[in-house]
Amino acid sequence: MNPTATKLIDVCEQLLCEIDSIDELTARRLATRAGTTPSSVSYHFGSQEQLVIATAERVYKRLNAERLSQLNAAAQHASPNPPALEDIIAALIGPSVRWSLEPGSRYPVLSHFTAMAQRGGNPELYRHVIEGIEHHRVFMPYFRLLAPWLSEAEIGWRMSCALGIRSQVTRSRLRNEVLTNHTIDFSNAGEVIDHIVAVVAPMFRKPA
Amino acid sequence: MNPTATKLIDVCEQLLCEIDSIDELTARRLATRAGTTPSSVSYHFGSQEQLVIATAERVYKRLNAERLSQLNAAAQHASPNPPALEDIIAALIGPSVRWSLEPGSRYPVLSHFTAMAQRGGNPELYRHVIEGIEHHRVFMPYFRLLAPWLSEAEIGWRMSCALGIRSQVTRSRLRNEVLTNHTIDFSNAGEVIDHIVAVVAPMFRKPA
DNA sequence: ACGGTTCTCGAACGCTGTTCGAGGCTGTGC
DNA sequence: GCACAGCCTCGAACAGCGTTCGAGAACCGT
Repeated sequence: MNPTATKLIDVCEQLLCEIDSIDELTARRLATRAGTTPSSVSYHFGSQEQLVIATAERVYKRLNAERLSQLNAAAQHASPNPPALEDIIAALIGPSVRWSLEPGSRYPVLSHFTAMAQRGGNPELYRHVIEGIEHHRVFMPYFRLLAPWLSEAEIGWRMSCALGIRSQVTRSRLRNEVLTNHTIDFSNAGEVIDHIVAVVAPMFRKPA
Repeated sequence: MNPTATKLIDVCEQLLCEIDSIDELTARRLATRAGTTPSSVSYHFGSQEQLVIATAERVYKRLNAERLSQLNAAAQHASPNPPALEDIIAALIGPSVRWSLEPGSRYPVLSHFTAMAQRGGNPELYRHVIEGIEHHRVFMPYFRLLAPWLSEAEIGWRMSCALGIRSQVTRSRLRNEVLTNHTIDFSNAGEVIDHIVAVVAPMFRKPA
């Protein structure tokens, strides 16, 4: 990969973590900090938007690696028994929650990215990222093992719901605090994860 | 209210429903269609962003009115018994889901609005809308009645989760379809609502 | 050493939201 | 009846944006 292109991704990642609004990310700022010119953004990535996508993709890979590692750790720890349902859920949603709260993490990249994807524009650009990176099929067999009474689609739907709750936490902290009367400390990742697990686990339990 | 300002809100609502990306909403387009000039947007609302907020607020009021009416209908229907848990959940999340799928509805306004709020910028602008309009305290007593073993905060947290799942459906339809192997028809509001109710209800059930 | 590819740069384009001052209305007090 | 505020509208102007384009530099295989 061209060194300028790499440098642009580096700077983009770094800049996305510093800014509050995606509007503060401008081609000229990116270029200046990367020691090049705005036109090189369009040249190497086609558009500024695609540069952000490339940047997010790199971060997603790291996040998914952590998810996977937690899942494997849970599996190995319980072996030869199947891992606990709670641990699988925590592996699925935990890293996002933790990253979103850790000050030094690269999570802001993803939060700006999803905000951008939400803006509309051309969904095709994001399609492969969402389908490729956000698909969490690795988790499926574990859930199937623990909830054999649920079909694959039903499990996928519940995973989707779990991720929706996760997004709600990382996105709308203010509303969460209001609705819970400030009794949950949303800056405490462990506490938040526990609360999510507490509501997601019942979705997988056998109905009476 | 100034007729020009009203007209701008009308046009803004209408335009937000037609466009795919929020970027297509420009002060000049708004002004032209409203028969005025871009500067009047800043004059009457302070900024284009605040015009969108005012517009969203108006739509939110209608949405919440529908929620309330469904809640009351459920309560009246079951009277003197307490309404069914499923009906309360459906009243909470149903109108959003239904609006998001109905072609003629004003839901795109809200989806663009939340996308904008997500962008960062100045959260203070959105605070009062989110706290004021999105708080759903009306639902609280009903849930308390049906799940007295849960504290008020625990119920608020579960409502928050339900709304998160709702957002997931209205926002990331693509990912939902992939994760559920296209077995759920996400264009069928009734079906989607049923699926949401199926996962949310267990959150309120008494633990074994 | 040459020819072609890859890359970099700066100027330019058309667009954006917002600001500002000049002017037009309207209503009130004298 | 007139003058003065107040509110409103408009057009020009401004700084900034992402992207395009052509000229040239740098590199590399032949």
